Amino acid sequence: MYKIEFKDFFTYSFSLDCVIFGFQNGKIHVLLIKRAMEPFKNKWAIPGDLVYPDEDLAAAANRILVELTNLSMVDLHQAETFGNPNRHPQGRVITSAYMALIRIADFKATPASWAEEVKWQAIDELQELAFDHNAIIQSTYELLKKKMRTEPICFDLLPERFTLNELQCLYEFVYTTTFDKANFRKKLKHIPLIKQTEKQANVKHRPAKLFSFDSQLFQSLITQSEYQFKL
Amino acid sequence: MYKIEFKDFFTYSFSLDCVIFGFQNGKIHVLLIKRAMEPFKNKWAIPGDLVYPDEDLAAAANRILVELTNLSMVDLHQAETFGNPNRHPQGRVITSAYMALIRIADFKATPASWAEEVKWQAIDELQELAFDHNAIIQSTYELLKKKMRTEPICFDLLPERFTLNELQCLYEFVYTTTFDKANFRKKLKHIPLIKQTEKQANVKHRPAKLFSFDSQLFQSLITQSEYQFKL
DNA sequence: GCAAAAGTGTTTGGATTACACCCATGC
DNA sequence: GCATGGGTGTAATCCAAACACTTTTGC
Repeated sequence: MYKIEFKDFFTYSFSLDCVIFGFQNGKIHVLLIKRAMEPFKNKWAIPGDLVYPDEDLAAAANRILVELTNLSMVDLHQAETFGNPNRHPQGRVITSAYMALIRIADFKATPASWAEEVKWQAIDELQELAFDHNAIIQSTYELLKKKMRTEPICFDLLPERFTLNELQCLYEFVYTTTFDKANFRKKLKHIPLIKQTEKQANVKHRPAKLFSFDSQLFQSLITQSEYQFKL
Repeated sequence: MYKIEFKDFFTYSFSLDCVIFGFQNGKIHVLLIKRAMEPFKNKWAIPGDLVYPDEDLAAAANRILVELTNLSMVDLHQAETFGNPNRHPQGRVITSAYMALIRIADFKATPASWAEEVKWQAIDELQELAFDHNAIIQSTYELLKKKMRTEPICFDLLPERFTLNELQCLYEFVYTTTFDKANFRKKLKHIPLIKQTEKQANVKHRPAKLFSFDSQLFQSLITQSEYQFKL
């Protein structure tokens, strides 16, 4: 019935690749590691590795990220799966991308295992990476852009307390456009933000008020009404 | 470095499962097959099978669908990937869902290979299926619902020529709500539709005008302006 | 004429846009 | 005072919801 024997279907491998986004200096960045191992030794890549045969995908994504970069407690979500038969030089390896958005300043990524170095690279300044990792990042970034319109994931990228201008700059970078300040703030009227008492410090202009996202209120809004986040 | 030998990572298998949606009798339906093969022999399932080790994913999804149901030339798109270690009783099989939307009347699904029967089942009347196929359908249906808001995929489900009421009924079923007829049609003002000269026939009330989707105009709209489909 | 569904117009209130203006801080 | 960004108000316009109304067909 099959063109090959049933047992010969069990000759794949399966990996996960973690696309970790952060926001700094006005740009979305991606976490990269330098491979200390063949194939693509000394090339930059996104952190990823093979999944153990008895391991669940979500758990494996977390393990792999910890092992290579010491980033733990990161909220990973599945993105696209890549299965070109030639994408891995050592055999048939299908890979699923997992994505996370983190506050760069709140985490300390350090190289471990076969990761020799770790760095944050601006999404618009990526060099050529190992495997098909450029395509993986591209596809996952498209997903990020889509999600940012309808889900409050922007707050995972900004510091816990942020200014409204920082929020606007993030959206302007992602959508490569500019917004009218007054109108952008009117849209924020519908979004549950907590105004902090403190203000920005050490700026040579009027200090901005700081805000934080009210995720509790957000949760009750979406469960109790047909509230829809939109920006 | 690894807890197992490198070669022991090549003990997985990988499958694809096709979630084919259609629309009839006012309801979204899913194409199911009856398995003539262990495991889950005689159980209903979505069409799916193992991917050959040298086969590309998109091509494999099409091949599998043809082999089991004789449906060819179907436009399949990747959805979620499922990798619970215990989801398949015969080994570690990771699977990616592929989804398609078709006009039921334009295709003739017939069982082949180890598919014993084929049927269209209403999405809200699904029985218990083989493997984790209920979860796969659920997740893929959520994706369909999301996509229908911003992409003109509804026209893949409706007949080539449809009435505006049929379109409205489709959206009302998917969003489990009702719309005001006049207001729904105002929203359609922005969507490139071609008014046909013929009308509905054999109805015992005023016959409705028939429309078709102008995909050419749609293509030029999205490339030339920043047009966004929305319904 | 009547039932049934097709098809359209009007009003109203809320959101979006463009744009102008004032405010607080460092130097 | 002035440069720099923070922060807000207004008017015009567009859009969406609610609702009422007219039209065309079969019987």
